Amino acid sequence: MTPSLPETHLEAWRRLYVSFWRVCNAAEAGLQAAGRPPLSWYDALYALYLAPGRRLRMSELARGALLSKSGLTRLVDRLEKEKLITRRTCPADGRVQHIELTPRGVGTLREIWAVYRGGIARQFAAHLTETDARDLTRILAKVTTATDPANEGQP
Amino acid sequence: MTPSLPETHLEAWRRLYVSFWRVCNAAEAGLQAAGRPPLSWYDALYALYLAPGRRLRMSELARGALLSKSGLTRLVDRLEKEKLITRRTCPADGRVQHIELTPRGVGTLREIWAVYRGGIARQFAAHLTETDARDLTRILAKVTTATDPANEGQP
DNA sequence: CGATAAAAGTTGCAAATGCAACTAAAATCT
DNA sequence: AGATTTTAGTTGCATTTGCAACTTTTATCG
Repeated sequence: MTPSLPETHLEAWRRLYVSFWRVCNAAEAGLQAAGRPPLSWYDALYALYLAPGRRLRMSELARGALLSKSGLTRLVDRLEKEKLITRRTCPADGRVQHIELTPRGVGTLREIWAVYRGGIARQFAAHLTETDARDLTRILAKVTTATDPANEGQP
Repeated sequence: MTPSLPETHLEAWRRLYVSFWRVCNAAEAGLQAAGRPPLSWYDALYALYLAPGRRLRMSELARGALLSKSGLTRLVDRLEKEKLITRRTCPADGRVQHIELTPRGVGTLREIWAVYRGGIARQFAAHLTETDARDLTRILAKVTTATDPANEGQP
């Protein structure tokens, strides 16, 4: 079947699409200008930062990530080379890798955030009221919840 | 100065960020599974489709694009190789290239859209009411308008 | 228990992307 | 008109990314 897609919804998607790219491009440009790593590093480091023990397995990291499995392996390679994370084989299951954020990684996370934050503030937040922001969150939460891979199959 | 970024606004950005990736990943996967070209082709072809005479210069195409100058050159190379567009030097200004959508390009655009549309409908639109969609559009229009490169300098 | 299947990551290879340097054409400035 | 600057795109090179095939370790089945 062809799912229905009313014009109102399509227009909303277009706006979201463009908003996303404008903010991200500005943020990436800012990071580059400041000599900081790209957003992909932020996403991974931040996911680790939020995790209990600041540690996740590759597969858990991949959940929230925007990369393929192999892409994540390579990203973690780079983070490890910079000593922002450590990578240890799980003693209980030899297939699993434990990725843990280092103090240095936390520092880099903060450095990236200092720049990224500015991009979000200027390109995005500056144009929205408190009510706008709350409405956006409420509406988009429906999308993120419904499409959360954690809720497989039965919603 | 450090621009302010209230938690409400930050949360809205996070939701937008995740929503975007969920829908795009699903759409790209769908396109790949259907043996169709990626979204980047759609964006370029659609921009041409909307243009008067279905024709734009590289620089105009780059405006709405999510690519660097060089990235766009390469994308257009591929589209040209597939005969989805034609590329002609402007007779009036030898620096300028006119990129024009071919009928074949329109066909491919429709093929991509048939799949992309399904992704948007299922991953995004299905979870939103009419009111949600209208609110999203209204709110995000503030962002897209304010950050439109066409409105340089003075907003 | 031994064979088979499944899961977790990694690697080879090809495609895509960005930055910086470059070419070519037009506009500007004496 | 000739030299300089600006504009529009393209190309070289290095980085990033994804898919598919592979390795290793654990789980499952007869």
